[in-house]
Amino acid sequence: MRGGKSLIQELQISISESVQEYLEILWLSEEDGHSIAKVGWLAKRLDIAPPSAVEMYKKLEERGFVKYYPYRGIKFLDAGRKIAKRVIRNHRLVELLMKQTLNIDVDEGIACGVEHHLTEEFTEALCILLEHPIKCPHGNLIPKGNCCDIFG
Amino acid sequence: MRGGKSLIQELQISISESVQEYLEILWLSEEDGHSIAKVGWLAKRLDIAPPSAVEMYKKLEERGFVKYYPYRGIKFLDAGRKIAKRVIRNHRLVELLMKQTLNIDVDEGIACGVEHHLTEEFTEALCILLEHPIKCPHGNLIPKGNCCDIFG
DNA sequence: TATGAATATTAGGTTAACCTAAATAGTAGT
DNA sequence: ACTACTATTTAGGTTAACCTAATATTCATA
Repeated sequence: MRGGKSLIQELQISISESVQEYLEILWLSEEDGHSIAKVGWLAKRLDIAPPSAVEMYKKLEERGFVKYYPYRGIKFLDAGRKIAKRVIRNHRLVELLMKQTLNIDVDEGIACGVEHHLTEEFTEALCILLEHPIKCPHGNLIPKGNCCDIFG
Repeated sequence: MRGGKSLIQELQISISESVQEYLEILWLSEEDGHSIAKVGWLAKRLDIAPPSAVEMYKKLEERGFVKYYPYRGIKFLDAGRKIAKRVIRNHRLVELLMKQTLNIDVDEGIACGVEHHLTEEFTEALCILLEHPIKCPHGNLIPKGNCCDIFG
């Protein structure tokens, strides 16, 4: 719609919020210590029926985001992890915006809704405002962005 | 999902982003000086085909958000205007967040994506942070919230 | 006031993202 | 290694939100 967007940003346009959420939950499964994500675990946290999860993760395999091992579980491929990482980063930075900048209780509904709509430019500016935070209000790690690199 | 949400906030859950957008554009038609909104005008700004607009505005009439005059156009009912007002307010406050707090170019895509996901608590905190602004970066009026009343 | 152009509506179809019920595969305990 | 239980997948269906093509209405102007 306007110039100046990165390639990945352009591509994100075709990655639905739904897809982003499925990948985000897969990230949480990894964080929870599972080397392979189980359909049941994912479906429960997505608050959907298992067959819906099966259907979507198969599509995500076709799109090269994950590897699907039938009856065994799902693992990230690099393309999928990259998307999830950005969504998780957005989510947790927005949580901190609420707590730190706006001084309100963290609202998960807002974080989940907003996380899909931020550009890298926005996220970087927010990250700088928040001084490159390490953790979200729940104590989870915030994946680093380009703007954090010199602090790495 | 958690306590403390207002009734209108609870109800908003069943108002899809799509519905919110149709009402938002109707608000813009009013702002543009049209006493009745034409399907063609609305469809163009929604970037959809006219029959899709007809279909949706009929549903919005069933839900009591608008009055539909076939072949003539659409007008707000109070319930619909109230929703549109909140969405517009969210949109324009988010624009100012970008310009004023984050010091980045205003990104319409972000404003359009985020505007549907904010609670009144969030919006009020943002409005206070921005010192109850009168206008968005484009010079359009920002509808006032409860937090602005003492300044009315 | 008739008529052609513009606008709006109806009819019928598509797709993404869900669902339930039934069938199949894996797993744990004896 | 069998059996009972749990987890996963297949099959088939639904709904919201779009679409195009065809039809109907309104509007502008001769």
